[in-house]
Amino acid sequence: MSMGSPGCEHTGCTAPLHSPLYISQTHTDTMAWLDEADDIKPPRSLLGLPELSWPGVYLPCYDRLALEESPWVLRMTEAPAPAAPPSSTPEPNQAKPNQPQDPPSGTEGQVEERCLEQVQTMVVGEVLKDVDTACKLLNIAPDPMDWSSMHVQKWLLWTEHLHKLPQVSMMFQELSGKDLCSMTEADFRQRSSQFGDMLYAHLDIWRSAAAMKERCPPEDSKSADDNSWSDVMRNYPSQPIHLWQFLRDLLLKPHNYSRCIRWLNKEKGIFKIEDSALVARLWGMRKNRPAMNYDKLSRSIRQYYKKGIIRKPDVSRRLVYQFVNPV
DNA sequence: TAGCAGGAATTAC
DNA sequence: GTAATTCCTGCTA
Repeated sequence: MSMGSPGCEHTGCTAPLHSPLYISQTHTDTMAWLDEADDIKPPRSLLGLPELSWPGVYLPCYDRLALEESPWVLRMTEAPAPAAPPSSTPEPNQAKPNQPQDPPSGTEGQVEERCLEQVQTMVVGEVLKDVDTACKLLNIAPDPMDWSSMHVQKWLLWTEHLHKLPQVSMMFQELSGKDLCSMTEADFRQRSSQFGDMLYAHLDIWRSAAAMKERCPPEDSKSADDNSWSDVMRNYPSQPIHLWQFLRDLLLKPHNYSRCIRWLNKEKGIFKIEDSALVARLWGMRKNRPAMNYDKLSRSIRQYYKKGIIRKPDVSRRLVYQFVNPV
């Protein structure tokens, strides 16, 4: 990753590559994500774009955040550049939709701008939701300034896991959230020359999200996948959490956690643990049980058999369980 | 070998 | 008291 990159040559935006929110033209992985993300994806037709050529919208979901060598970057927290220069003789009601080679008319430009704004809003919402989920799962405050050194370690371990980083948390021991926030990017790079900038960027995301939450609290943070059975999850981070709730929370965030746990049949509540070690480690992090493993976690799941919360499906398969009362 | 099932004791809240 | 953890034996794919 080249941290000294000037930013977007197309838009002239000079935002650094690690800006919390940015658009990438080439992020094919995100394209796949967008194809899957039916719950937040605006219709491509609404954006006036052909199928599969939506300008790459980078959503910083925590297992998708990857920094690129030379992405087309646009800082989303800043006003996007106009899609096209305004027409010298604007005729908003006389658009010619059958001439695709023409530059967009004023109306089309406004529509595109509105669409971009919608995408921005959507992206920011996703960031807030992802941060919120991580807070729940880690039992930490959303604002890094409030973190103790243990919270910092949790966050670092979490980030290591989600981005498959080597152990970087060792480099940041004994640091509180305030310490972390007072560090410059250079300080981060000094502690981890290879991943310091990436961690700094992640911290920046969290700080931005905390600031955004402070500015516009939180009635719109109700996500589309919220529902009655997740109400009990809303009182984080101070509330204890049951294992079944934790699993369900992971399942309700397939964009982030599908590589470790996913629904096989959501209607029937059947799910599969794809990465037992990772799920166990996440659970251990959440409960401050560093010795947690899948053997112990699965024993806890089996305790649910008697309680009628989780059971094995009728056709029993390894690592597959079923909520007795699905959504 | 990893996962599954369940007993029993212990721990944390 | 409850939920979860820890440790265990034995079984299965």
